[in-house]
Amino acid sequence: MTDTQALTELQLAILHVLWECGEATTQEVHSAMAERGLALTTVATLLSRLEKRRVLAHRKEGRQYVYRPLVTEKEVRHSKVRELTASLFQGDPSALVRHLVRSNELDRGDLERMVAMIEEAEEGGR
Amino acid sequence: MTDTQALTELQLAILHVLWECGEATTQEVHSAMAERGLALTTVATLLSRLEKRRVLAHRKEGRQYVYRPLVTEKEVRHSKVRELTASLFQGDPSALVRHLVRSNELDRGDLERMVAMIEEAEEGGR
DNA sequence: TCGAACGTCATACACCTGTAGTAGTTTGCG
DNA sequence: CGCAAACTACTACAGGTGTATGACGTTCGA
Repeated sequence: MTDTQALTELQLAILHVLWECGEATTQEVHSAMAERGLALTTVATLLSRLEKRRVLAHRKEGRQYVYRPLVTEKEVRHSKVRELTASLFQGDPSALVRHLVRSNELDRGDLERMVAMIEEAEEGGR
Repeated sequence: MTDTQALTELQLAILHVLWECGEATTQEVHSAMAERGLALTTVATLLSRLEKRRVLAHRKEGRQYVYRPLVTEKEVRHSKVRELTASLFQGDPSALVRHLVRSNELDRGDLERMVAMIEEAEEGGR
């Protein structure tokens, strides 16, 4: 089971690097996450664990490993959003939107763009 | 640190029972989650761990414990949504909405209700 | 009043995560 | 050719989760 939704924040941070770069060596991932202050070996451990879980794969280039993601950001977004919707919004995505709209975290511009998106979806949705 | 967002699916399931009932005994929680087939003692363990983390509290009623939640569903929703937004949508809640709108998980009625909500928010938001 | 039933607590254990040190391998440079 | 540097693999450990057993205390019925 790939169980995409069981990815932690840290694991996602690694995936983000890979999604951005397409692929990256351990060192590259490490320095891309420099702000976290993890040891290089820690990053290496995390990468190999993710590979074991089939979230990543690597090829060897010279003496180093080049990792690439096996899951897309879109897939992870879907399963994470679905998980959240299921666990806290009775499985109703529109309840999540309602939460957002009422949370005061969206400014006027956001709201207007959303209306535009929705209208577009209504058209496009045929 | 209460760290509300670190609640797992199972822990949330327990909280749901408590949110619905207001408060509940170990047995009540257990039978409300009967579909999971957990042993009663397992539920008891989970409850006491959550209490240790200050997510729940209990009082004694006769020989049994009556648990009640110390966090509201609203609080948990907020922190979980915020966490998701931060980790997969660059911290931009409207990107999450965009995802939802484009995910084909909302039907026409949902979309229309959303527009209504948004317009209301625009007014109410002053 | 005494034991059975009920209920909680302590304990246990396997597995995952976050974190990292160390050992072992490869390789390029002098 | 040999060594230091660069890398990865192995190992470790504490803390959390999921799961459950067994010990211990309480209480109700006979």
